[in-house]
Amino acid sequence: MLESIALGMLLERDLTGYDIKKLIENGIGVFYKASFGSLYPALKRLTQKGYLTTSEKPQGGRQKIFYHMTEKGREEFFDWLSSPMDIFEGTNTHLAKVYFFDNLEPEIREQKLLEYEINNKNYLSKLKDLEKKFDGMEHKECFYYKLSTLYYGICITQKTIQWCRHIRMQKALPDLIERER
Amino acid sequence: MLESIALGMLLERDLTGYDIKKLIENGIGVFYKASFGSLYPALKRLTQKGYLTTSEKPQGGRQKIFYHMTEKGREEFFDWLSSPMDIFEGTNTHLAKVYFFDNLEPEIREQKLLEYEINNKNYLSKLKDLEKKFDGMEHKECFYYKLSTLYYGICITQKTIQWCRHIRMQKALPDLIERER
DNA sequence: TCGCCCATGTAAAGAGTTACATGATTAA
DNA sequence: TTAATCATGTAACTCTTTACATGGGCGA
Repeated sequence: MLESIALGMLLERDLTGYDIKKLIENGIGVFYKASFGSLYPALKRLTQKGYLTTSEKPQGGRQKIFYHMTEKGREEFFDWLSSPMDIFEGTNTHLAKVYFFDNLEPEIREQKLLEYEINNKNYLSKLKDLEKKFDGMEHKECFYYKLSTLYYGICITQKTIQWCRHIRMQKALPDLIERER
Repeated sequence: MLESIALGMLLERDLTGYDIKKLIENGIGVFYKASFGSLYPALKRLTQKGYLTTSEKPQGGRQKIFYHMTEKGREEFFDWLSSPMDIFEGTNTHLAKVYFFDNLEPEIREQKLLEYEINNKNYLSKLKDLEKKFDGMEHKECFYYKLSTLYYGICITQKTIQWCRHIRMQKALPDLIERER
């Protein structure tokens, strides 16, 4: 996973490991986190497999290692990108907790849910700030899909907040979902 | 994570590893998957830590190992259940792909998104079947929270399908989200 | 008797986290 | 000068997946 993402970040230009980390945080960071402890070994593996080449460019007394994608790496990346999108991926820790909430005392339950709702609201704020940042930019058609993931995050967070509110008030569950007609 | 879930499943009665696997599939399975390869070692760890005790009850020529939660295990479980619910958990593989879709040829992109939408629709059908199964049951108030996770799954999957359709048609992204007024 | 579900496990490999360890540059 | 950020990495650990290995019970 991280290997594919790292390759993707290197599509357009050569980057250092640190750059890649920043790009992940600022871009895909909405739904994916990477640590240095996983990133640097991943870059090493990719280099060993021949997907990347490195060039050390000392700037001042500081070592900087730029990674460059090979043709083989490019193929690998597009293979991943074109591979099937089945569902089922993310395990949701919080839902797992809620699943057992019937066994929890009402006050704590109430408090946990409110906490979760607030965390989601804060997160939504961050996402909306991001949205605003991109809103004024030109050539948005060049990164429609990149942006679409941000909007996905916003949608889902909004729904999650609605859901929290709904079950905090113990409203009827079937009212939560949309019935077609 | 899996350890906590296994403990949760053992709250009410003693179960075998196999039982726990089934319970996870049928309950929390909406958003969490566990394999035997992770479950059995997890149960072993929990036993070593003193959270579980085991009792072998051979039934016929078949060995069956029932797990029973100790008081210590119960405490551990409720500690987990009461621990903070921050956000950020699930890495979403598919979103990671979509993030790079600007670099993909339109036809493949189109196809992948449609594929994803269809997978989500199939998944939604499964969830709605589950919903129907629970719909007729009595004492629904005893598992309101358990059920709420199913409804969460339905909500989110519906939103995801909407999002797929929206971006497949390349509609304006800001129209996706709800603006308060 | 054949296939499916029940039932328990191990081994190898993969992926990631956290903490540690080091040091340079830059802006307040 | 000091704190933040830039920059790279390792080590130990945890968790999980996939594949393998074994065998009983049961219904058609």
